[in-house]
Amino acid sequence: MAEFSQDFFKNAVTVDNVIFGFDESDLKVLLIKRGTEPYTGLWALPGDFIYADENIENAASRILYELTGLDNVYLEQVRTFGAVGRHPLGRVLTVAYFSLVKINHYDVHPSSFAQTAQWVKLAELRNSPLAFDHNAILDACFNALKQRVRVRPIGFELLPPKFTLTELQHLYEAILEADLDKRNFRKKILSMDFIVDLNESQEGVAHRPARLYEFDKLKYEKFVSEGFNFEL
Amino acid sequence: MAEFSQDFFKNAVTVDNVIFGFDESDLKVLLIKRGTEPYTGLWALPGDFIYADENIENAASRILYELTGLDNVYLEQVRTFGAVGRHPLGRVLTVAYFSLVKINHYDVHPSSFAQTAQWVKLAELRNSPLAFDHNAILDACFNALKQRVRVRPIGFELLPPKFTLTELQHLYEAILEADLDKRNFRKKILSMDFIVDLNESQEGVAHRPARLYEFDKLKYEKFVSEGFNFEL
DNA sequence: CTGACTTTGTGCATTTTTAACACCAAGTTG
DNA sequence: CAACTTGGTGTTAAAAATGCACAAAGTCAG
Repeated sequence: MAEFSQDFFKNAVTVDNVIFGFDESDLKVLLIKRGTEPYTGLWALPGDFIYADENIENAASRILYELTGLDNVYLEQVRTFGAVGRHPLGRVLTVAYFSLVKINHYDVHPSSFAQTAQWVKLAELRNSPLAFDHNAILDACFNALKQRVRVRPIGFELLPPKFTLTELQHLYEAILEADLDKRNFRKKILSMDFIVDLNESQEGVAHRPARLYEFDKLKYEKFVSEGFNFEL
Repeated sequence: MAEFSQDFFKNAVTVDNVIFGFDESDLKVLLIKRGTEPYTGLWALPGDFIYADENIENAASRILYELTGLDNVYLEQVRTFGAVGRHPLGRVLTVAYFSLVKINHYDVHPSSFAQTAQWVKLAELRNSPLAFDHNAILDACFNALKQRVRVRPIGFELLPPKFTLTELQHLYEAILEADLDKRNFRKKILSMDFIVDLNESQEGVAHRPARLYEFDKLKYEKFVSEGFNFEL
């Protein structure tokens, strides 16, 4: 093994954040158009260098906050990418995070890194190349989300405070990439006993309005921290 | 966001490797007694700096190889720890891996980093402090293993080529920290159809000898790559 | 104001999976 | 050969998952 030496203190570390949102039955990701070299003009995941006095998770929420103004957001580390040639300007490792936001609440603040930011449907990204190894990072994060959602009820982070069961079902269908049976889905969700019927209805829809629900915050947080089986 | 700058290229990155083995119904971890500052004399996870021209996973297998002489070992990245103060000599982030080895096959090669290496029972580590934040890393890796084992049949990496069903059960009990029903366990394992009855028996035991089994390598690898539900 | 349209909301029967449980068999030892 | 230790086996009851079809609530257009 190598001796401890100053020679090792030559790496840059960034955080890249896959910010998921859900809108009209589609999962979307917030991307930026790069405004600096390298890969200028290409779509990329929002990210930044980690500052010398900054914890990793902190960097991740800072990126999110600077871009969207959102705070207190669900955030999870996925893994670190560090292939030797992945950044043309030196050895740059990146720690990948994903976050889940309510898509209506964002408000994009462009910066030196980001000329433009835009929500892009996940489905549309399958075959379009992103900057760096961001396609691989996106894949890893989407898979992590898919796994997570089976065991923690975090999907809810993507929905507005009041939602219909059909919206919830569409969300799960988008994440799991599978069709779910309406009756079985409702039975299961309601039996889990952390969503509350508000006795309100949708308005302004051209059909029978659906009932609105919200989460029981306490029970929800218990399940988030303890975990439970959420197979659908 | 910050401008790109050479100031960011000042981090060291290490890999720490939680090497799991299984022996006599106990899960064990291969630890080293540190031979250099900081934390000289304390037990620690084997780890090293990542070289400038080296991929992360490569560093992880190099560490394993240098310590044990083992090659081609199951290795999985867990996550990266980088709290600002975690290393007294500067900003050092560490990427945590775990690996699964057959405990008989190792042969420890001490080095400048490791005066001594030793297999320690996981149970004994609950309350003994390791160097750096290695207790937290160990916890994260053990949890990752616990999760993984429910969805991939990787537990087998820890067993010798020929094994009894009781050994296999004890292994799963150690990883899941739960007691399993003997009959249900056997039914389930055998129905999965990737272990083969060798029609041989244990020898030299002072009781009814157990049958020996091995893996069907092809089916096993299919399940490792595709994943499947391995709930026990 | 009524008929057509769209989406909501609900129950039951069947199959599958899981969980609980106890005793005889095989070999070793003194 | 009796005592000891661990190995090996099947059934049943309960719970969970699956599959499936139709009436109800509201909007809209003529």
